[in-house]
Amino acid sequence: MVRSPSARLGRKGPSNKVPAEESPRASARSTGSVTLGDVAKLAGVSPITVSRVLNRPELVTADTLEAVRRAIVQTGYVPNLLAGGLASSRTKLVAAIIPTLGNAMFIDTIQPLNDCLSAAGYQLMLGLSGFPTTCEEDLLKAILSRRPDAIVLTGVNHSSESRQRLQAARIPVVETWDLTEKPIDMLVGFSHEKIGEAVADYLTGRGYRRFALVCAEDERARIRRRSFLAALARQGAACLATVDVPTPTTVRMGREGLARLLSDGHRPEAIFCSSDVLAQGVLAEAQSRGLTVPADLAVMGFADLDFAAYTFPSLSTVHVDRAAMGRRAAEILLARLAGRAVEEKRIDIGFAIVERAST
Amino acid sequence: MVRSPSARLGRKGPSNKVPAEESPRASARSTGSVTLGDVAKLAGVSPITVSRVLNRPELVTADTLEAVRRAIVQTGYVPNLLAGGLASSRTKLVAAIIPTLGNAMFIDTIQPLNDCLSAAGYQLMLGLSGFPTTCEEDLLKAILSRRPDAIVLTGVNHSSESRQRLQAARIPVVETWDLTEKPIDMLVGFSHEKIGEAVADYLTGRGYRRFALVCAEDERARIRRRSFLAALARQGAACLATVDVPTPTTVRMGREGLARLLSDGHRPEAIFCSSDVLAQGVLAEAQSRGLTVPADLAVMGFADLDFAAYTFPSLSTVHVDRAAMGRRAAEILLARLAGRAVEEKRIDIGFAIVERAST
DNA sequence: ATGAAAGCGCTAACAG
DNA sequence: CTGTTAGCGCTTTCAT
Repeated sequence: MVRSPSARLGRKGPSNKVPAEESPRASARSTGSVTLGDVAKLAGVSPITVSRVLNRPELVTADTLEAVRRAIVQTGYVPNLLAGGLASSRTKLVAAIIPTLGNAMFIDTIQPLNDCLSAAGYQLMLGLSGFPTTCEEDLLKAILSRRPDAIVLTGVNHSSESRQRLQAARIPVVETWDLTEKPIDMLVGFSHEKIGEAVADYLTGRGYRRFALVCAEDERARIRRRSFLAALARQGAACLATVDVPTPTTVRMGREGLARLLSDGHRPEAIFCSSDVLAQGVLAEAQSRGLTVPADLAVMGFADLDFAAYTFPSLSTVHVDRAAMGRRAAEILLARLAGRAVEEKRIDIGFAIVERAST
Repeated sequence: MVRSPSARLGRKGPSNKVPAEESPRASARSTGSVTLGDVAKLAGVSPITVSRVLNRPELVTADTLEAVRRAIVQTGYVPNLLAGGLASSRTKLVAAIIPTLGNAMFIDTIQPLNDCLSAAGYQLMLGLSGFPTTCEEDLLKAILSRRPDAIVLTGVNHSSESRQRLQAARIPVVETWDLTEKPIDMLVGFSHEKIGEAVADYLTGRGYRRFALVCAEDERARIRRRSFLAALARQGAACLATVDVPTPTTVRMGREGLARLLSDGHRPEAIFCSSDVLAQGVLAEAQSRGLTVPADLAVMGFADLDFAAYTFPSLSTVHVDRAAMGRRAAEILLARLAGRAVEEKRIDIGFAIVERAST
């Protein structure tokens, strides 16, 4: 191969846009797309130098850098991260598993997670566990087969098989949206148990005595309910009834929930809903029936979703800083991936009861 | 390598759970995880046979199948799709680009898309284009570097550079959420222009003459607005004012939008909002001011989001079957990927104006 | 600062 | 039906 300065620096040839069709086709299996080697040839350097330009430019002379970059643009080269990942065992991929996209709660965590990761050069790959077609087990297998550099999970209850797979993968793991004594690795969450208790204390403290629940069939919602009921019992207050609704929850389910409670003859003073979405439905139904909130009926939601605060101002709710959860998860993950020591790898982001009923 | 029947079929050895640490470490670069080769050794077959068991089991004897599967379980083998994809040029990955996760509209399309694809053995990789950190250009590069087998786009306006990259990738492309005369490849969408027109006709037909808009700074929302205004002009009706709001839109912005219109002294009879989220805010604000909808003020939304129908029953909206869009996109994509001929590769899913104001 | 050689883990293509 | 051979495109390691 000629290495005259002109070729090396790629200074001329207004028309050598694409590497000339190499004589007898290099390989019968080639995919047709531009490779490192093609760029290298055009720039008059070896493939490894092109690799360095892309990954460790500080190790390369300014001249070479320039020439290679020009060749990259000329050829329209797009690196093949499959090959790169295979060779280096680093994919720049982080996977996150959430139950569904249908619930704004999880998305509020995923957005900042994605933001932080992509700012650091990582790509987020989402897996949805709430589908009948793919059980969590298979989903994890599918994800691990792409060899992500790290993985973010929703919740802390995983099958022992899943835990084994995760351990075997030897990558950083962050569990979110809950707390546990025995995390797989890192953890950013809050206590659902304490929330149930706090809500019970809050409502009984305001004088309410007759309660009802509208609760999603969700693991964590169930924890909140259990501790809520336990605390109520301690206070001598009564839970008249519970309406269970499937996930993902909708506003409609909330409406129907209140309708059912009332038609069943219950007259609760306050209703604790397992999410703001359900609470929204309860409020809509209350309004359509001419009930005043919170005078006739107090409503407590969960999550503090943005839309809820601006639709019915009479909704009190449990605020959880979901965005912070995503950010902090990204932080500790990135620290670990960068080889930095992670000071605090078990984070409780807490919660707060937000009073809006007085508005 | 010994190939006694017992070894070959892997029938014994209760304790040979993990391939015995091979004498001098096979390679200094091994990543430590179980490979096809490890499974092959345990099962007493060649690596390619294990590959067949995984990908074309119909080509393998029942006995061999059995033995290999046992070995796979024993070793906890997880295939490396980086290697597989590199070797076969098929990654079983489909990428989709949407503006944001913050808008339920797009998610309603993505959910069924993901569902269909994963049922067919493909994994969906999401890219968010609405971020300041990654412009659409870079996002596309990042995505293509993972060599997806196909790609789904939101919208039909892409930079010429993007179009070139997509063309160069030589993979199936589906554009969604809009129509165009010159799609890159396949297309599933609906006409925003016709929607604006239809809404204008609908509202003027009901006798409204004084209008206002609350419109997101979104390309497609702008198209709807333009044709809406044009149609109004033809009818001799007046648009008093437009409130522009940034994306992603929130209920709050809708509230503030109506507040602004009123405080500016406008008294529209009907407001056309660029999404149900904004409409929700307008309705909430109207209610808090004691305005009756639609008697005092008619409100038209867009998208027909599920929560909107059950919160304020007085919202009329433009229904778009977003789920069908996702499903059909998956259909034509999968057909193409399976090598089947795609009969209808340009699909208009239409829309419908939903009257709910009378409830 | 740059290059040559070797191989990451898998599958295509061809034998047998 | 199963195995052998030869890469896929990149990065690591070690020379120079």
